[in-house]
Amino acid sequence: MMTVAQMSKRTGVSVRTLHHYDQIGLLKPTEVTDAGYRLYDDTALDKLYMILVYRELGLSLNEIGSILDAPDYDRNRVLEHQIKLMQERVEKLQNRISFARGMLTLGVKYMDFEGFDPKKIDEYSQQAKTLYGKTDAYKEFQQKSKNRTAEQEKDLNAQVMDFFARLGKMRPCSPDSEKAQNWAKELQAFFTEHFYTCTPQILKSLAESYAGGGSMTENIDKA
Amino acid sequence: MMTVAQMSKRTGVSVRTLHHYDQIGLLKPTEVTDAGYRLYDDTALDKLYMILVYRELGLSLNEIGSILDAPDYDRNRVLEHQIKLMQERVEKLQNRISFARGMLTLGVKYMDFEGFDPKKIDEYSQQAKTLYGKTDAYKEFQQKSKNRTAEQEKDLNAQVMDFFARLGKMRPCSPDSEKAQNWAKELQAFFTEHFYTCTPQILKSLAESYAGGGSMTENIDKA
DNA sequence: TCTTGACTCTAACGTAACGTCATAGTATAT
DNA sequence: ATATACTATGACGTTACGTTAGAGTCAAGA
Repeated sequence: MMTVAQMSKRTGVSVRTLHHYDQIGLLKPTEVTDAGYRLYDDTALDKLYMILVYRELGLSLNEIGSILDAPDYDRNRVLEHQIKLMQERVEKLQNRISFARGMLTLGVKYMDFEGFDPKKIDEYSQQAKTLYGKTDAYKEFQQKSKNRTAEQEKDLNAQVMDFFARLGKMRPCSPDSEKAQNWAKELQAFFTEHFYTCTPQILKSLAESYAGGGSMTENIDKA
Repeated sequence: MMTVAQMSKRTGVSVRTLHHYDQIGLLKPTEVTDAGYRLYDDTALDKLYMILVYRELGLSLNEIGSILDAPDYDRNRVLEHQIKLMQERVEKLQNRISFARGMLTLGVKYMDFEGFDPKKIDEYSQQAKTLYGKTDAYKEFQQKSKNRTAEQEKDLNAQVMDFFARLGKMRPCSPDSEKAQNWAKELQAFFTEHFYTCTPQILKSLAESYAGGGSMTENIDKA
């Protein structure tokens, strides 16, 4: 027979958690002393391990209770369902990771809504909508993101860095120069291919973030 | 100027959420009528989109508030941090998925703690501990799980099915026959290679789950 | 103008799984 | 007997809203 502290040490769960599991009836102590102390035997310890296993799989305590209470419960079904859920979560997370990388790559200023002309806000809103799955553009973005591996991601990042490097070298050039115009077009094509539909606004923000709102901004914007 | 319902329709968030964001000061309405109605302009709509974007990335409303309040906040750092967090979550989830697949593959009976001899509970507990990351065996399991792709997973499953099929064909054989012994050894080696250290208990449970506690159980257990 | 329906407000409890005190009784070693 | 360590029971805090409940507001038709 073990006390709460001993159970806690063996399993790593807190004493409070044991109290909680007792309260909700998930894991009752084997015995309770006259003083009200909870005592657990090895069977209880074992059950606790089971609880932890299922908890680890993302099941709620309620669900765990159901499983453990009903021996005939279809555990395989539960597991398969849980696997599907976790796979969905993985996909969502991976999409978000790609998205966050996109934000990083595009430069954070692009997110700065204060920088936009009031007249363009609506257009920007359209774009923002794409960010959480309502328009075709986002689906497009998702599709492209999905097919990328970690290595491709690295490559992609390197390419973007390269673009910035080229922009840096172009500084002495005239904004309307052919080089600059080509650069802008190339960049746009690049983003269209790898992220999602590229609007002039993204380009503008991108430029702002790099040039710090310098004189190039307007010209690139025009481009 | 839009009412709460209009904002709700445009963005997909609930009216209650708008109330909430107002309460916690995350997104105050642009204006409030004499009757107390909340009115939002396009700037507010825009800000809401920003909130949703960050929320999508898994940031807490508190963090989002900090980011939006402080224009000089290091957004890149936040994003990078968030990406790391999400990547860790993905890894954890993938480990859990592998683990759940293992549970499925090994057969659920293996999880049935009631089926164990009280004397073996301690040993089983040791094994259970491995399930949530405290012993070397689990690390081993993790390592092996990591290096598997989805296709390899399929293959693995097929192989296990094959094992079961062979077991089915062996039924007429004597339990102590060479064939049966070989089968058991092979199976053990297989699991050791692909899952984690294979204890006789797992084998026993496995056998029980397949043979339904028939006469083969003991012999395979001995093996 | 009155009513009706659609819309809005605030207030407040509920959720999941505990963490974190606060207060008080209990067991053990000295 | 006392100090120290352990335990118990509340009960509020957390996150991001959902969900009633009761009541005031707005626009339109009779």
